[in-house]
Amino acid sequence: MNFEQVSGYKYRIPRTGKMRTDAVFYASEEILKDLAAENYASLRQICNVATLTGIVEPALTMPDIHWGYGFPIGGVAAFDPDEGGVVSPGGVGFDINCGVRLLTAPLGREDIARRSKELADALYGAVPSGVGSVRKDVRFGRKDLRQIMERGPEWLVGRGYGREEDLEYIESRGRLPDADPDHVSDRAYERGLKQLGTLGSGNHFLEVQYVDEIYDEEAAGAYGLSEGQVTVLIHTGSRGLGHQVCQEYVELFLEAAPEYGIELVDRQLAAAPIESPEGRAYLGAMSAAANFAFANRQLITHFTREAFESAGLGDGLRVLYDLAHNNAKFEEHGGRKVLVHRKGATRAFGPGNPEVPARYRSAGQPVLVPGDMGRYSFVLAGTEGSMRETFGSSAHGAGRKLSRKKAKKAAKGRNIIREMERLGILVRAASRATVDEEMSEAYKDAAGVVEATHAAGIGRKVARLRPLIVVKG
DNA sequence: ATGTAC
Repeated sequence: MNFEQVSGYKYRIPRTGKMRTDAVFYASEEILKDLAAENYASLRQICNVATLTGIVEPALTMPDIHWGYGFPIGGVAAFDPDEGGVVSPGGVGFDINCGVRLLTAPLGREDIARRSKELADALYGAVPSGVGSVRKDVRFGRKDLRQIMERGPEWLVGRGYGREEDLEYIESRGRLPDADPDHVSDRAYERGLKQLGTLGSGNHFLEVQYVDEIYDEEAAGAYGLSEGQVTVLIHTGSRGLGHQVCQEYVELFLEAAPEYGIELVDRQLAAAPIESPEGRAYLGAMSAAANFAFANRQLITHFTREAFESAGLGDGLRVLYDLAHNNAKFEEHGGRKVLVHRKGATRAFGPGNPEVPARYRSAGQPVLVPGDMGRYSFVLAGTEGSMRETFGSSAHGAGRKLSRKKAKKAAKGRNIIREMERLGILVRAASRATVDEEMSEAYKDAAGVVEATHAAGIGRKVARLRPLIVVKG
């Protein structure tokens, strides 16, 4: 792998072979070692992405880069629709609009301590979790689902599931304008109907946390965060609906790509021109699934508020921000409209951007970086650097260190839930196996990703959050 | 991530 160091944490892979642009990646010394240890498999993936038609210089990866389906996780790639630019389901990921929503409570850590078991049980009861989990207390019909896919959380708020002010603090108000439910299959509809308001499995979670350190008082003040304060972090996506959409369009695009003269150096990069019937259909379905995911986090927020109330903790939960980390969106960068794919990468718009809520505008957009369930998560802010260098993007999480299989082996004979409890963290989970796979030591330290992001100037550290209660699939 | 193999 041929690359050169541009600055402390920034590297460039010069264009070679079929690449149409250079690739740029961000890494610390430690991340560089991890990349070498996997024989640069994920860097080769970003070089593959750079071969796709209509890509706008450069193809990028964030500091939490790791191997993914076609595109690497942590990948950012922009395409120009006027230059034959493509859209690729592998550049968005199977869990369309997987993302995180952070809530803040007008409570201190000590307020939770007295009722933590009660709250943990209430939350676990309020938010169905695990593979195939469904909601039985609210029923949505096909017409409702259609509205949800078109309008996102706004529709739910209109039905009493949340507050008008919630919407202002969701990326793009939780409504991607290109959504077209007509391009979502019956099968995807079926899978989505019962899954709105559920968590799912794997790395998805709902955590009650507290703010344990503030790095940037001004930004934290703007976001409404103070030391010791209670927060709730919700990490989930579009469940079976988004998965079904992705699967169907990967298959369609494998057929379509050669018809449009798109050469695929890897089948998992299946793509179609943005301006083609297939490309537009995927954008319609993907945006619909994205709106469903925003709505999913909205409904979970509603039931989280109910759980807090039932545990005698009031109804003061406010949405700090809701941020996608698997999607493709039209944005203006460098004076032209491009389709930015972010796969395991977040939008990170800098100070002054009109897309950032007025209350946060001088600080920059909140960037939420979930860590593992035993350590911590981070709040960052978007910067001028991210706007200049990464199409307004930043890192999205810690990244696995051990495979699921290796994690299970490491957890054998141990009781991870009890170990967590000894650390003062209550765990409620649908499956012991998932908790084993998700234990702290299966993940890289999120602090490493955050340090590299901060040092590279594509995000600014604002606060650190520590878990108190974890609800898992 | 995923009705973890329609």
